[in-house]
Amino acid sequence: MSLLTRASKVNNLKTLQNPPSSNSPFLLPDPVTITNLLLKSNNPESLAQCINTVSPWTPGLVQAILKRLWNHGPKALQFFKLVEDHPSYSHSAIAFDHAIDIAARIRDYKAMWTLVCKMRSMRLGPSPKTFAIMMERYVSAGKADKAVKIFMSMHEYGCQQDLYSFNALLDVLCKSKRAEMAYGQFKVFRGRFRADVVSYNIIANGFCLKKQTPRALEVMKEMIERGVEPTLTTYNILLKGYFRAGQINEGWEFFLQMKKRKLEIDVVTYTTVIHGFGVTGEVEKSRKVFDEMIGAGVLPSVATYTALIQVLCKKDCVENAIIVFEDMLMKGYVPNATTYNVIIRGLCHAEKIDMAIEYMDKMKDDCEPTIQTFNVVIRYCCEDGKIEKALEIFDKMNGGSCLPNLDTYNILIGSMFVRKKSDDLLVAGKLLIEMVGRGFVPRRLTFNRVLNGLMLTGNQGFAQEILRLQSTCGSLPRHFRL
DNA sequence: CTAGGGTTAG
Repeated sequence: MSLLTRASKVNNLKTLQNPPSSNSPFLLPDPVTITNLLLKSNNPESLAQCINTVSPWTPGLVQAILKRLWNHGPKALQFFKLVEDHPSYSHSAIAFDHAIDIAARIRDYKAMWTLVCKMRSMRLGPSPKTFAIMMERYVSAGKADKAVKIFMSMHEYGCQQDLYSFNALLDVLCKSKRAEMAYGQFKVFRGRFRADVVSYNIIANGFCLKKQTPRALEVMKEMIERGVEPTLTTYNILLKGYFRAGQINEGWEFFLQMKKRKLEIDVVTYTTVIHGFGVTGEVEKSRKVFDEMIGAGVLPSVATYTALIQVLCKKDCVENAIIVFEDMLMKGYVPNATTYNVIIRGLCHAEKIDMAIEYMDKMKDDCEPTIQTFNVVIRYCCEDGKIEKALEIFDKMNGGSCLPNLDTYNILIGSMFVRKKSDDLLVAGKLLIEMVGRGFVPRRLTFNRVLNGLMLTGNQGFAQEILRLQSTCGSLPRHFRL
């Protein structure tokens, strides 16, 4: 029985008879179905067969599948390599960028550079965007120097260094809390790349992220001295910086100054203040500012509502948060995944897990549940002792909108020790094997806990298998995040 | 994927 006919029996796939250029039935190009088939294909032959079953392959389809395989790097790269042999398809620059991102994420830098070379030989890049991706990955792997180095060598790959890519470098450094390093680069190259208001804003935000508001203020002074006029974005960055650093009074004063100077306060400004006050417990002030913005004729956004809802969840009660949620629906807003995640987290926190799961179902009408949705619900199920329920939700992720990530595995494996059941440890071992197969590198602690557990429950054979697995990825960095 | 607001636990 062919892969397709077997699969169509199982999954009730839609098939077409007599397609234009083939005499076998082929799949309608639906990314969800194809991704699920790819996930089930455990050897190169069935994978290739699965790819040949689809027609036509388009750049959009390949991108959608790569996105779905985001948390299964090895499979994504395997797919990327096989689909390029398909006669009627040729990779787009965007697909290359995705694949490069994925290779870097699982720290397969050799594969990453191979892709860069291939991309170049096909004259599809690498583009400044490609470099931004690689710089971000190097920085998040703790290799900031390497990121600077590849920025410096961009031109050797036929990619022009310009203000855009320079700002991208600064941003990547700042977002990883390396504001000082970014500022160093900035001082050296600001003349050469003609640093603009965006460059200054990135640096100011970098200091704000490190809660160094005085430094951010200095950057703002410096830009004025050099004839670069701050924008509303600059002020919003500083405002957020004060709240983030816990300088509530300074934040409020800064907000008053902004109004006094007749800056056109926008929805971002208000949202910053609503959130800033709320998280310190000043719920009434939050609500007041919310009313004030409406009075001032500034329309709240979904983010504004989400901020207020989160504040109520954390500092008031989830019931009041739901009232605001309903109010936002009535006004015609469509909540997005962040809004739902905030409500779902609030419900979980109030130990209303069944209701949280109801909201997760309701969410599907407006947007897809995200990895955060699953992780929150799974985490609280586990904490509540509902481990079967957690595993049931976990199972639904394969074939759903997103695959489990490192956090998901850590949460589940961690909860396999609480019941002191031998079977749970077998599940933990199975999860460990699965996560390694998907390109994640478990911490040494995780390995040790599972190994000890298996030994204690008399599963020496399985423990040996896990030990062999550990040795295959022992040389890799121990901490692998996002 | 050149800048600002809303998701992460103890």
